[in-house]
Amino acid sequence: MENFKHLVESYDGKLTTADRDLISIILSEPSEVVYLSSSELAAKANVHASTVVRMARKLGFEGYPDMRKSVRYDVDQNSGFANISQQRRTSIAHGSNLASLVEGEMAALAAVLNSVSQGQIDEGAQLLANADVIYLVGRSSAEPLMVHLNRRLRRAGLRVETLLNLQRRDMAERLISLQENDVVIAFGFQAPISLPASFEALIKHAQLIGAKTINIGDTSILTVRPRANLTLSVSRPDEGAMQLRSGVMIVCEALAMTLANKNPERALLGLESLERLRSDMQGE
Amino acid sequence: MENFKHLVESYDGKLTTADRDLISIILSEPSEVVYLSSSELAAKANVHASTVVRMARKLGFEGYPDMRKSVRYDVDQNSGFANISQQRRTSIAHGSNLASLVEGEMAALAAVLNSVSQGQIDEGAQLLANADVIYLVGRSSAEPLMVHLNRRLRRAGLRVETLLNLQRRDMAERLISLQENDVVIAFGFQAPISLPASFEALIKHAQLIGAKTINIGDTSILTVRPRANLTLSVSRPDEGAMQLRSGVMIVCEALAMTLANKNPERALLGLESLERLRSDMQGE
DNA sequence: AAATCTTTGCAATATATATTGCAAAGATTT
DNA sequence: AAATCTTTGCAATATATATTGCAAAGATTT
Repeated sequence: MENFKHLVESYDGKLTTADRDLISIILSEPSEVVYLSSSELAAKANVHASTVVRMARKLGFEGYPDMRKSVRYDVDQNSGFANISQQRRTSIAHGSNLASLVEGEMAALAAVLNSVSQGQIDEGAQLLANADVIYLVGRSSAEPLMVHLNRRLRRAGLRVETLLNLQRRDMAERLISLQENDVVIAFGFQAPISLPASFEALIKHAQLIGAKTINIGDTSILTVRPRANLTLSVSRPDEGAMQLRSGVMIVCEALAMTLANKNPERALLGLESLERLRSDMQGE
Repeated sequence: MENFKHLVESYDGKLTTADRDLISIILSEPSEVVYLSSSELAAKANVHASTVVRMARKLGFEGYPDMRKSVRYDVDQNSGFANISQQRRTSIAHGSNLASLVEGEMAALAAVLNSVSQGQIDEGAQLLANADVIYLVGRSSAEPLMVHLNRRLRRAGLRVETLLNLQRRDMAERLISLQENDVVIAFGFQAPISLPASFEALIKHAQLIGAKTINIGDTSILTVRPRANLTLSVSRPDEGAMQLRSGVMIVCEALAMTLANKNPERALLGLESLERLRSDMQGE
């Protein structure tokens, strides 16, 4: 099984960028590739057909059709969804962590749609679109989320400040600069430690200034008072020991995507200045 | 669905014996037929290739390849996986970002089990269990993953160093301290910028020292040479513009969980000293 | 900077596949 | 049985696909 992938892994000659691109396409959508001719595959990878043939030979195949045959074999092996769910069941029976994690996260993702509506996402995106500076506030368990959202928002051309794990005193110091047109996004989770220090004081302060607030997290944030302008609470089906926040992550992503669609010029600007900066710094 | 069968049923012209033989083969083993040329199919039915072409035209297709395309479509529809992505496509058409994101990530998670085995996870956990210091290396798109894994490993009582976004020179500086019993985990993704600077040099260096290396990422890391001791490559069904790394995240989590199970004393120690530290610092 | 090696696209060629006219064999009608 | 129609294979042709030599561009070494 998985002949082709195996073959690539164990191949120890040189592979060019074009080869890698091709391999990546073959591995990521093999079930498309099985129907493609050499030149069609080449087009998909923005590469010349001859490169396709040469790669096939490099990997030890007789030619392109031979390689495609091998991919077909792999795909036929893996297809038939009986196979998949059978695989899943057996690996769960085996006590496999990976399979049960996957299962759990899939359930969690499915549950997201019951917790958060597209309407709420739109609302959040609108708040962010109007924002001057966006503050992300949270404790360390929210750090991966904050890192990701920070990145996405900056790419959309927005100014973002991250306030991670701050004590009351330091947080106050960082928030003096908060202004009317800013937005505060505060992340809150129940276990093991709940909300960022002075979560409620934070929201009160923001409201006083006239800044908007968004709370994102699990069900524990539903009880925060005063209420934020928008509360995006994701409930988990198992609420267990899981540390992954896939559900919340996906909510953040949806916010960022909706925002980008809303404001394509600004996003483009952000990307352009990123590119310019990048090349400028390369030049040095 | 079942376009071809339908078409045949509703066809009211004359069909010869040869036609019927052909149709019977197509309907009884369509998943074979999708790969056959006209003459191969002809041979299977003990018929001449020209008959195949004529039948295709009779049924209203432009020619043999056109008919085969239709059969392919039917087969792809029925193959289970397609069902999921079709569902996804419709919800994208609906314009709901959140719902389509959720569908996409669920498909990505399901695909993880085809990319990575629990055996590989166990192997990785064993490497980590024996490690003295663990180095996490990656570029900024991997930062959320690194942040998360860092946290989890520290909680399991391990020493972790994070090398984010470093240039060759700085990375070299940080890696002088690399020793024989250490492990380097390097994250690599294709787009938009591929691998961390000097990815390959890094692995070479580690091997020289005798340290172990683990590569985690998408299919682009399969082609890295020299090979790491363990390569955990997660392929995505769509490989699209998605920035979320749920699949890879879950692999990291599985590593951490398996490790914690393997080494419960150490993990406990880690948690205890965390608690002690925490209360000590509260006291101040 | 010059020399060498590597990679890649182009264009020519080779091979495979699909299509069609024609004629022969078989079926059907008169 | 003769005439006509239908079906099919063969062989010629058209089209699509795969492969390869060659040269240019780029990367690497000297």
